[in-house]
Amino acid sequence: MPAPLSHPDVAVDLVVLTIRENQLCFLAIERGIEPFKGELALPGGFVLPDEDLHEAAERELREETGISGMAPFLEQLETFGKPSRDPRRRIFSVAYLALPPNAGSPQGGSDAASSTWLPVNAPRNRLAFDHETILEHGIERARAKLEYTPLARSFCAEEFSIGDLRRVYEAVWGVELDRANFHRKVTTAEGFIEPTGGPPRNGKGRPAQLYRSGPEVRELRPPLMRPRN
Amino acid sequence: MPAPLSHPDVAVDLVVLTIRENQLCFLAIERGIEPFKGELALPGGFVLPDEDLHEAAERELREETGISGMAPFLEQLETFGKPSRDPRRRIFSVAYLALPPNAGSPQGGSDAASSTWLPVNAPRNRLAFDHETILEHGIERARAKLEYTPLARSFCAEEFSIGDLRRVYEAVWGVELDRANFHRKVTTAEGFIEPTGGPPRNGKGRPAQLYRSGPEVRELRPPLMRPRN
DNA sequence: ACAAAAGTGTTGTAATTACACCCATGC
DNA sequence: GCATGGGTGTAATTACAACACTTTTGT
Repeated sequence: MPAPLSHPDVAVDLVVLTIRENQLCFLAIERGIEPFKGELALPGGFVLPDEDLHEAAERELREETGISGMAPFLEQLETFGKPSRDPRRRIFSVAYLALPPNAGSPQGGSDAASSTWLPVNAPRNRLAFDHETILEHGIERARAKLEYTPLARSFCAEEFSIGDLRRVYEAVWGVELDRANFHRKVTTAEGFIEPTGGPPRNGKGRPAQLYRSGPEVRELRPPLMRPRN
Repeated sequence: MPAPLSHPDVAVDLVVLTIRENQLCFLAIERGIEPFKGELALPGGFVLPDEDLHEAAERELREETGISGMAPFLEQLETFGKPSRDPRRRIFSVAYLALPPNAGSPQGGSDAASSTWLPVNAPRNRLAFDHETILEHGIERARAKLEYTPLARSFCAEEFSIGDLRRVYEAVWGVELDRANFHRKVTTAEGFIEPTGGPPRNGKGRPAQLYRSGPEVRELRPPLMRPRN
């Protein structure tokens, strides 16, 4: 095992997703410093000497979004290490996917000139570095995990209607789903959601029964597959 | 973005899987140097200054197994970065899953006192560092990918019978599958396998028709789910 | 002939779809 | 009343598991 010839840095970059106005959105920052000053990028930063990767991702998420209390969904995506990916020097980036609960307006972080939610489908300039690739990976991971895990709950508030949950699936997958069949599937999947027992929520149309997350389950069984054709 | 206070190293570690005598096996090395000298570990090594992560994984695989010609299946698993995971200093490990084609006897590498294939289910001492965790992740990834990707082909030789393919599934999942239904499923899944057209292969029992990998497909449709209960 | 493995047919059940229909509210 | 979204019923289709059965070889 030859010793390495130089010492790189390791950063975490975050794909933070949420639903706003029935659209899947990601958190982008406008870079306040060179390189790529003024361009759009994903939030992120260096891993500190005594931090685990997951801790670093949590800290960056807190700094960029102001989220503090509840534990958000946070999962490692993939690590990027092309020598030329950062023009300054060799920096490895460990990408994370984050789904903040009840995501509100993000806060400006220390290095972020500003941060905003952008719909993933809206036209825009390419992101800095290789962040366009990282974002695509994050979106695809979220889409895939909706199928066979209870991930969709993480996009919702603590209490939600089945309609809310359906609109999450529709926004993330970009499809329309049959209301009736969706209702049966999610109420049948064991441990996915459970009724609050509280009063229904009024709005347009018939009031909706409210649900919360069911007991801890990794796998959604049976899975909820997205339409393939 | 504060600058990091110290510079870590980045290594790749490999979960190399193959089937030997109908058993799922992984490649282990006996460490020739401290720390953990004499103990079992996964093959791996540092990423060199001008290497991409994938290139480093390919190089380590070549050095440890002697594989050179064909491109093996090689996919990034996950990155581990707990500050205490290496007693020497801070080392990030990017884990890869590798499935060498026609895996033969591995070659001893430069730092490896010896390397051997060990059945994943046989009792043995714990692996050094956090490699036990990495191995578990690799095995679980392989098991999951058999379901919805054509990964199983990567465990087979260039030409294989449907029985060969079934024994791959059985070894990796640790279950018995119905021969009849398996045959139908894999021949129905579009693009998975195609007949060679050549003569059947003799052995015990009725000669088996031979197949090779079908056209490039990412997804197996319909998927081949493992039994859940 | 027999064992062994490949491969096909059949049948009952479960899952999925598509869509009709009723329910409870706001306006 | 009407629009809107929530929720249930149902029939046709499709997928799936279980297992009986036939085929083709080696011994």
